[in-house]
Amino acid sequence: MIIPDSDPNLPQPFYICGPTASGKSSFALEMAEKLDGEIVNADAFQLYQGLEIISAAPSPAERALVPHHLYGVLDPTESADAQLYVKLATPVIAEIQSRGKTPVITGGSGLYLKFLTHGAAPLPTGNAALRAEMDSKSIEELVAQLQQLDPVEASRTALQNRRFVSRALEICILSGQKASDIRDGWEKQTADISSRLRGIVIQRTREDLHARIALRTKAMLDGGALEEVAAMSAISSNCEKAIGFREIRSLLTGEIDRATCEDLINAATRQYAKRQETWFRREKWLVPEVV
RNA sequence: GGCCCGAUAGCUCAGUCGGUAGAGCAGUGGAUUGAAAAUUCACGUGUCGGCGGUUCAAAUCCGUCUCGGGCCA
Repeated sequence: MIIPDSDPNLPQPFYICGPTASGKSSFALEMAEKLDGEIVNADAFQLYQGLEIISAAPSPAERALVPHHLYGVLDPTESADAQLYVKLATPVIAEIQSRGKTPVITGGSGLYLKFLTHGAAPLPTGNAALRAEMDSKSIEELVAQLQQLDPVEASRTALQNRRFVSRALEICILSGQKASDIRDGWEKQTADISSRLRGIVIQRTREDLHARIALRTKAMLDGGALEEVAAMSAISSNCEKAIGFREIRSLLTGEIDRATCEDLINAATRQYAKRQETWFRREKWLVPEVV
């Protein structure tokens, strides 16, 4: 994690957040020039190589203007997660600072940013074998088990959300402690960090954002997204979740037509943007940048 | 011109024997600490195409008009 003001002589990072298609990338270029900075990616899917078009990563022309970091650094067969992201980003950011430049951290992946700014709670890493075992159980079984091991955590977890229930259970099993205890401790330790961070969240009207999404989807489909998806043979299940990936696959196999594909991508993107807005609305330290 | 089918939420449609309507999708709000572009929760008033009639009561039955679609001329 990036500790703010750890060394007052170093330039402090500046964060640029906002929903997809809000114009973060071009805003980042402006800020990088103003702050004498370099851009660091904070987007879960722009991390991957070969997904540049459907993840709307900055173009080569944009990257030539200012140094860009952590774009296309992972093979699509790999599966990133928030912890890996922090591992990758921390040294890159420190290196930029050591050269006297300002890290301009730009992206829309709320959880990744949260881990970067507030750190990762000392929770055990996910275990594939255990997850497979839990996946074979019913949600009722998982809930019952969690209620037994950690009733406090169970009472504050959305018990219909399988993902959340199994993660809480996983933490208890792997750590041998109560997930609620670890989380509470972490919350106390990191309570004051937000006030020392600086960054903005780009805000647009829904109408404007939806129009921008529609334009971008069209441009993607016309600008090589089909070829990009067709070229992806080996891919992690993680990458398959990229918005547009499945839709374009269906278009390529002829299951749906172009107009349907475009509509589906637009709807999925709008829904994602809404979830991002909900997330960033809670991050009170982000100053709204109304565009 | 004649006949038939359709018209109900932004969209696609359901609606039984008449008792003033409900699904999916879209949309809106929320949750969120190692899968997060993921996962998940909540939210359903709309001239039932218009007008008239029958009836205690019409989305539902009857008449008529309008607009689609089809068939026959």
